[in-house]
Amino acid sequence: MMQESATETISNSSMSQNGLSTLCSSQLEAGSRDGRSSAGDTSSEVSTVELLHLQQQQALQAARQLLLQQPGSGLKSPKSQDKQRPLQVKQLLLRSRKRRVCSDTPPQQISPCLLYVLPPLLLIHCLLSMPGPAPGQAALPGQTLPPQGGLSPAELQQLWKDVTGGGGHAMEDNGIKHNNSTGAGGAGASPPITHHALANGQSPVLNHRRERDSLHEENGGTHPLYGHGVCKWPGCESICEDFGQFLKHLNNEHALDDRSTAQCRVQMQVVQQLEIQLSKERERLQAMMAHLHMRPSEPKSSPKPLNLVSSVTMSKNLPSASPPNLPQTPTTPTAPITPMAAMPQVPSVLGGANVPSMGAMRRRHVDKYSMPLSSEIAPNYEFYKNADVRPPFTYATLIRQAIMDSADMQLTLNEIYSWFTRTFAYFRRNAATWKNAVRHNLSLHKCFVRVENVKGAVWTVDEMEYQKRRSQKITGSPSLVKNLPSSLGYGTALNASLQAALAETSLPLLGNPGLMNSGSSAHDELNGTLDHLDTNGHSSPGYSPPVHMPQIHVKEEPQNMDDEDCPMSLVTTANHSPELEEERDLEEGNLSEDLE
DNA sequence: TTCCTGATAAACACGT
DNA sequence: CACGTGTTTATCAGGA
Repeated sequence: MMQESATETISNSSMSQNGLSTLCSSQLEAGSRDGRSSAGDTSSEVSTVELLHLQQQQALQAARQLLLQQPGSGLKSPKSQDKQRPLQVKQLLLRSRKRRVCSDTPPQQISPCLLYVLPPLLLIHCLLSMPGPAPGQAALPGQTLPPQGGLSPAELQQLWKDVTGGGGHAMEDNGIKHNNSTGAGGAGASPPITHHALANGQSPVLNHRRERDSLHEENGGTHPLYGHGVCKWPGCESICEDFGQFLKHLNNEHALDDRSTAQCRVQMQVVQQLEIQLSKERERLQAMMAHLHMRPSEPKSSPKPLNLVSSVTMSKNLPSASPPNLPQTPTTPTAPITPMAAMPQVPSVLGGANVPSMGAMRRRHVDKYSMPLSSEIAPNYEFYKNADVRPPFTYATLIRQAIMDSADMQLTLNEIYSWFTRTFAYFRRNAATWKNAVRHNLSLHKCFVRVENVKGAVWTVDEMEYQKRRSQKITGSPSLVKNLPSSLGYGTALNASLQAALAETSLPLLGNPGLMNSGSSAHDELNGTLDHLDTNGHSSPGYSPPVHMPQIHVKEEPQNMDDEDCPMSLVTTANHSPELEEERDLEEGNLSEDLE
């Protein structure tokens, strides 16, 4: 369900505006005022509120009656395309995990009145738009009506959001009022994400409904909660051989009761958070893009390659090294940060059972987004530490992080193991598997250099190599990389790469609150995605250490070592232009080949 | 469809 | 011999 909702939200994001929004907006405002002056409302306001409240009550009652009359309409969530589900869901899930949904936005100043005022409208709207099980019957859109009548399911949430235009507020209100789970608070800026219902708009609603109905009939039974012969009600998964059976099951097992209501609430929260997250990320992306595009023309207010510097600076997860000028700003400046607490919820809500098995899938995403580690881990440290959830990072990234986290930027294999188990609950099992993977990665990637130490061998990170690798990955198109060198002024180059990175990484990391909050590990984060940029061009004042500057005896890849002789300090980093990287690459390649 | 990348599994070598 | 470490190869899956 959640996925579906999210999917729809996205797909319909383009269409939102509708008359209701205006109406609700005004109401919302009224409500807000009311809320602020809770006790001392003007009589007029009060009366309005009361009236609305009354209307709501009536609407709710009517809706409930309808619902009860039609058991089969237990949870009619908007139709959704199951097909798209997997992919989008994965992405959404991943993102939701990544950036904790910003719940920083306070539960809002929306007055409680609004909660009562809007729901009715939504309900009515929903009723109209819902493709009820039976054309003539009014099915409740999103879900069963909560006993209290105030709670609305994800669907309603969406509608609410859309209608109010401030999505988050309404959502939160609901959550607060009925749920307590204020997990996602970032409602603040909810973009034009709209819900299917909204998309329908007023008149379209009816049409839509008809379409749905007809479609429904044609398909002989389709339901958002039914697919592949299985009931998709969260946590259910009962097998229903046919649609009829499913309907029966739905009516029997997921009727309007406390349990279903509670489940709806949970789902609602999930959807809410995902939507909020999506909204924020979208806004952030726009802001970033706008910012980056302008940068070239902008006076060199901050000549430094934005994030680069900061990221570099932060490296070494020095707690004190809070990003001075995290230019990433564009990425996260205003973005509210979601409380960690919310994070764990997502996985659990989504179904912890799935989490562990998400390995392969997540893997992809992780890579894709190049999630920066530190920033990601830091904020969710406890989560990863205790939850048996596979971290969304590649082994290489994790290994690097482990090494970077060490005092002297070097760890023995065993220490790396320890870091893994210490940091991630997930790695406390299947040791054989992941340890093998760790060793495999250490050997496979050039970025990991084995250094002979007094007491044995330790592994260090060849940051340049790592960045190179990353840049290649992020940049995606070699062309971009090639172009970079041409323009040594990293200004543009960086912009280009940044944009590419952004495009590819889809800013998950950028938006990562970790950067903002946890100055400590943010470094990696940056390193993660933008890191390559950091090292690449740019000055990274403060960049500590080059990870790999073995003062020790390097057994492997001496050539690299030589190159790296100079720590990745400013000099190194400065020189470490893409161009150099390329050269280095070539050299390395040749050398390697030669050696081999 | 092809290519790339990452995860996983497994075999093997070497040192303790 | 057992175990840990390190290297290498093969296979699979997901994404571009």
